Amino acid sequence: MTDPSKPATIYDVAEHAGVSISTVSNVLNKPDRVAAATRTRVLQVADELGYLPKATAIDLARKQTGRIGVVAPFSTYPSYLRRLVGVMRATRAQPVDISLIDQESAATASSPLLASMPIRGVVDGLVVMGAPIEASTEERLASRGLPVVLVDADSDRFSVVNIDDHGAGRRAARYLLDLGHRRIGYLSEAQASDYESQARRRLGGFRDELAAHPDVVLATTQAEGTMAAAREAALALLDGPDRPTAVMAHFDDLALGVVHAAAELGLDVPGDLSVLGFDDGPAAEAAGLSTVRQPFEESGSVAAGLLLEAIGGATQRRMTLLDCTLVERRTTAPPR
Amino acid sequence: MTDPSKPATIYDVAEHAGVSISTVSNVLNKPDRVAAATRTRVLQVADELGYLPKATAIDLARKQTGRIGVVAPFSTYPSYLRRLVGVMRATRAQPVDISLIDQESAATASSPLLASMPIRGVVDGLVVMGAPIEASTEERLASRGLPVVLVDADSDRFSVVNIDDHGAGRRAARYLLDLGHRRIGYLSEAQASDYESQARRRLGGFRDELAAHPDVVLATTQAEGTMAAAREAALALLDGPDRPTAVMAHFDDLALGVVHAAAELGLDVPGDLSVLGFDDGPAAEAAGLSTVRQPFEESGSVAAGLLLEAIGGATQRRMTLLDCTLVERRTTAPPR
DNA sequence: CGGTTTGCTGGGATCGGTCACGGAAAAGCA
DNA sequence: TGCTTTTCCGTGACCGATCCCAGCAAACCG
Repeated sequence: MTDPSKPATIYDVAEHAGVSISTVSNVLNKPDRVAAATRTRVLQVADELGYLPKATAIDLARKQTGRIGVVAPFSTYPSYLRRLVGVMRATRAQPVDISLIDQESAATASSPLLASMPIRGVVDGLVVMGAPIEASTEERLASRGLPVVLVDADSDRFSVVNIDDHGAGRRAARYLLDLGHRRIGYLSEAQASDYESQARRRLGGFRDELAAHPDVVLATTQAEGTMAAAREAALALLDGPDRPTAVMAHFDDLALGVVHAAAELGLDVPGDLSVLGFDDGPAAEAAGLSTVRQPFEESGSVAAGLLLEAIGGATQRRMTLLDCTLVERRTTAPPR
Repeated sequence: MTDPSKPATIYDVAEHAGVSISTVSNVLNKPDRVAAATRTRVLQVADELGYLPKATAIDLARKQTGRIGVVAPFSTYPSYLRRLVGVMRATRAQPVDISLIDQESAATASSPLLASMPIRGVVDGLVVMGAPIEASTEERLASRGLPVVLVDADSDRFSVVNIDDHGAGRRAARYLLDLGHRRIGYLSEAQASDYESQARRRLGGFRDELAAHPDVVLATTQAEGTMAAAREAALALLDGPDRPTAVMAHFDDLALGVVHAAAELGLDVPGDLSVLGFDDGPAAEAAGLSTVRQPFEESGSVAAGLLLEAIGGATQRRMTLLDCTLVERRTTAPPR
């Protein structure tokens, strides 16, 4: 009835139910303001007509969008997709849409962010991941009063969620020490400008823990961020009289490169060489790599939670640090 | 000037520029309808005021949302995240937002889909991935005239984008045959109800290709969808006098289980046993697994492209079949 | 039984734009 | 100069809700 295949509006419902549109609106939003009889009648008419409130109209009237934006270099770094899953989980219960904004690279953060925001206006808040956000951008965002939560980045005006890289570094070092290793290598990523501070903190923690053991020898080296480059670098690192008995790499793929290098040199892993990765991505599990697990999903859900609170009016800025856990697989063991 | 920290509206711009709001609107939307002088003046005022058209208002007035929804079991099957990346790529150039709708499982498709749509109304179109969409849902969607593109699913009213599983099965079989294998195993996933037809097609293609070689022996078996279960199943499959010299698994993780089983049995891979996976996920690369690569990202971008066309008015339904390619790594070789 | 309280409902302004139309000014032409 | 065309711009009707506020009737009170 009365279905010219046009979606029903609140007016249609009101008319069919013999009430005014505000009553229909109330039924939907403040049910207790409406008499039970009217309510059921309206409700019934509503679903007879297949009425669905138009989100666009609601948003306009309420001056909000019911949408949060998630900005990250998704297509460049797949790990952000895992964080995104966390965001989805955290918002599942709420009537909140997630709007994606892909960034080519964290390095080019400012311009896409500024450029794309204007295009399709408005969100209620933003989760910005992996972007060393530019001061001017920060300024703009803040001046609009837009709630923003940063993940994997620092800021002194927005809430941030970070991995405890320093602590993770310490933990990894402690683990290797506890196994009995005393000659230890560390392979970091060269030119990871986007994540410089992150890498520095991780290595810093690693160093700090080792510092307690003056007898320990640490050899550090760098490689481009590919497995092949890591292999090369590891080949050099492992070639020599006092080669390390354990190597930690800045992330899983690099560690896998080390594993390959070891195989090439005829070293048994973990017998002759322990290898420890970082991230616990899918590759780590497949390869049986011992590694440090970053709570990717959790960082997403925590950030989303903070953002939701901020949108809800919370003004208290918060800095969250998330712990990493060690995952022991088949590439680490006491030195022989 | 005139900045009570409230975002500027079109009215503010109009007033400051001494024109009417429709002129401002025209400047933005149909610049050639406005005299050059006026245009520049308006434009200048606009950015002095930091004016940004509100997306919500535009959407309401235009009766569209500028948003497409992507429905998939993201948090259950990470491969959908890769497809999502494809969607992002395809829509990057357009002023289109992506709205995420996570589904717990493809199996429970209908209810979340119906349930969540009402909550936050409206999108211009939907990409539904991995959901054997229910007839009634299909009906509802279609009756609203909402453009829908299905990925990894069948339908006789919406456009679909599928992987050519049959062809991929053939190709895999041909590859193993060409290597010289004659006793071949196939490990499929048990109870993959969501993807039954997909799995069937893949195995079907595999069989069809082998059929041309009457001398070939095919042994099929099943396992739950975990690496451990695959290991068990493979143990049984490989235990016996006439064990296969090559095994293909329905996806990478299963194949990895086979690799483990082989190691356990003291079989050399690929010397004694070739193992072929499917998907080419991150695990495959890490483990050096030969596999069949599914064009995940491409399926996403193709689907997004079709959807955009449909939203643009194209009514022609289209069925796309995407090819897989073989990735040769270190787990396949001629039989010894 | 008049006056107050309480509970429900409706009126109407508002959100910030889009767009079809129409009218006035400017330009073209005889 | 008078009339027709163009070119530009403004008027005003939506789009589909939310939500404040006022009106009104029934219930309550003494």
